[in-house]
Amino acid sequence: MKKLLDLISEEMGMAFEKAGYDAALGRVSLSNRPDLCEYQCNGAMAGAKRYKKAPLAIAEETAAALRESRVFSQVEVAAPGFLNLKVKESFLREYLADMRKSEKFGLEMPEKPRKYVLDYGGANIAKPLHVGHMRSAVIGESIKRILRYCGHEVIGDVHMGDWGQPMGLVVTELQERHPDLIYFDETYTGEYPKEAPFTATELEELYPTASKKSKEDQAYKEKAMENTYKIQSGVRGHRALWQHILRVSVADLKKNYERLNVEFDLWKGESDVHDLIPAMVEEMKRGGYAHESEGALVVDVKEESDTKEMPPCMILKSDGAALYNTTDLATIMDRMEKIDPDGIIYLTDKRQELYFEQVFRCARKTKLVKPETELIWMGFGTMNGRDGKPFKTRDGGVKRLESLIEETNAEMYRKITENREMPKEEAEETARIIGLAALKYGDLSNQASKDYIFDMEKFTSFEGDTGPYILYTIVRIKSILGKYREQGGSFTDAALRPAESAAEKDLAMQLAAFTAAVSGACEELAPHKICAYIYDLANAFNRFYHETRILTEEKEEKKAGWVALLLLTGDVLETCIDMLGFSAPERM
RNA sequence: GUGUUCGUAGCUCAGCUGGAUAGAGCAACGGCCUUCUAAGCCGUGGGUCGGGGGUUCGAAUCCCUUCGAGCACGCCA
Repeated sequence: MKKLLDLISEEMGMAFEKAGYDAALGRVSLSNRPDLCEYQCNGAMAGAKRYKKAPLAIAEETAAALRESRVFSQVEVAAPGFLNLKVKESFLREYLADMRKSEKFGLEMPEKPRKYVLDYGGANIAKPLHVGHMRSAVIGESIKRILRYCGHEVIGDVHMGDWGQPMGLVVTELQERHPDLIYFDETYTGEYPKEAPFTATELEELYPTASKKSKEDQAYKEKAMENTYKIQSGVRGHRALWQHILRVSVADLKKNYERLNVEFDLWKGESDVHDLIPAMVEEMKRGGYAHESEGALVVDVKEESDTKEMPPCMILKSDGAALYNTTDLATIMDRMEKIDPDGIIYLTDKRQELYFEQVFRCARKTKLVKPETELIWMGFGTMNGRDGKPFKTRDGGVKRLESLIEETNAEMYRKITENREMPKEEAEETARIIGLAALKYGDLSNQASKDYIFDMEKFTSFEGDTGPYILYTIVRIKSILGKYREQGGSFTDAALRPAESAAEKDLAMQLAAFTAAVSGACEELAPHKICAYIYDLANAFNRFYHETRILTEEKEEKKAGWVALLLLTGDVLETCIDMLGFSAPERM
C-alpha cells in the first residue's frame, strides 16, 4: 500500500503533467499553515525558473487540472505560488479502511529484505552495567525492532568485552584475597569446582577495587598483566576462573537486560574470535596490507581525498599483543563467514567515530568484507545529569543501571499510589511498566547522536511529551473499548465513517501518516521519529476524545464507526511503542 | 594545531530533500469535570534561530567567516 503522501503527490504530479509541466513538481508535504490547508505543494515555485513563467500562473493551471479530483476537496492558489490542499473525506476514509485491513497497516515490505548484524550492548563482563550502557541497549533494541518491523532480518549481538585487561584485574584481586584457591595451584590436574568461588555481588566489587589498586601499585599492575596473559594463553586454572567470571556475569547481565526488555540473539564476545587473530594477521601481512611502524603492526587507511588526519589502523601493539581493533576486525571476519550479512551496524558512544572509520576502511582494504557489504556506525551522545555534566552518583561514582531503574520505578510507584487507588501488587507491576516507558521514551525521544539530559522529574511526568503520557492515552482507549464490550458492543468490521469534526479528521490524517513515519524512522535508523509521531497521534486522539462522547452516542452505526477509529488508533500506538521497546498496562 | 559535532523561548527539545506568521513540552498566568481515566482539554504571554556576510523569488535549513561550547586525534576500549 502506498503512503498517503505519495498517493496525494501522484495525483498532484498528474495535474502538473496535464498542465504541461514535470510531474516531479507535484511533491506534496504536510501543511505549514494548518489554518489554511491540510497539505501543500510548492512545485509551482520550484518550476518557475525552469519554465520561465510566473509561479502563480503555473499554480493556477495546475489547480485548474484538478477540478474533478477524487482526492482533493480544496485546491487553492496563494501568492507567490503555493497550492493549498485539503483532501476529501471519502478519500481519507478509504485509505484508513485499506490500512485497517492490511498487514502492518499497509506498510510496504522491501523487495529484497536485508540481513543485518546489529552490534550493541557492549557490556564488559568484569564490570556492572552502568547508565552509559543504557543508551546503547535502549537505542539498539529499538532500531532492531524497527528494522524487523520494516521487513529486514536483524541479528542482535551483545558483543561483550570479555577478553581484556579487566579480566586479569579481577583474577588478581581474587588471588590477593584467596591465594589458596585451587585455581592458582599450577600443579593441580584434577577437575575444578562447578561453583564459582564468588557471587555476582562480589564480582561487581572486585573490579573497581582492583582497578584502583593497579593505578597505585606497579607490582599489582604487573601481576594483573601476567594474569591477563595467563587467561589468554590458556593456563588451565586461569581459564577455569575466567569461565566462572563469564558465567556469573552473563547470568547477571541477562537479568538486567531483561528488566530493560532488551534481548540479544547472540551473546558473543571478544574471546570468541581470539583464535582467529593469528591467521587474520598473517593474511594481512601476506596481502601486503600490514606493515611495521614504530614497532607496531599497522594498516594504512589514509585516502587521497582526506582533509583530516587519518592515523593508520593498528593491528598489533609493539609487544605483539592484540587490541580492540584486532578483535573488531576478527569479529567482522567471523560474521562474514558465519552469517554473511548485507550490513553490520555498530552502536557505540559517539567518541569512537574516528576509530570506526579506521576499522571500516581497514576491513574494506583488506577485503574482510565484500564491496557491497554495508558497514554502518551510529554514535550516540552522553547521558548527562541536570547540571549538563556526565551522569554521576552523589559521591561522584558511576551510576549503576540497576539503581537507576529502581529509583525510576519507586518514583513511578509513588505517583501512581498518590493519584489512584490500586492494590499494592498491581501498583508495583504497573510502576515497572510505566517506569520502563518513562526511561526509554525519555531517552529515545532525543536524537540518538546528541547528548541529552536525564531528568527524572521530567521523564516520570505524566504531562507533555513523555512515555507515561503516551501510555495514558493508550489506557484511555483500552478503557473505552472495554466498556463498549461490556455494553455488548462487538468489534466486527464496523465501517469507518467520514469525519464529522476537525479533530476527527486530524486524527484520521495522523493515522494515515503511520507508514511514512515508520519508514522514515527505518531509513534513518531514528527511533525519535517514532516518538515524535506517536506524540502527535496521542495529541490528536486526546483532542478528539475530549470533544466526542463515544459510548453515549445513540446512533449505533456512528458509535461503531468511532470504535473502529479507536481500535485503529490503539493498534497503531501499541505497534509503535513495541518498536520503541516498551508496552502499556491495562490500566493506570 | 588538525578534524568533527553543536549553538533555536527562562529550562528541555522538534523543525523532513530551502517555502507562508519558527513549533512542542516544562515553568508562569487564565478557563473547562453530576456524563467514556482532569495523569486530560482549551487559551494567554514569552524568540534579532550565537554574530556577520553570501547564494536564492524565499534561509533556522545551503556556502563563507567569526565568537562560544563539547568531543576525537597509534600502542585504552
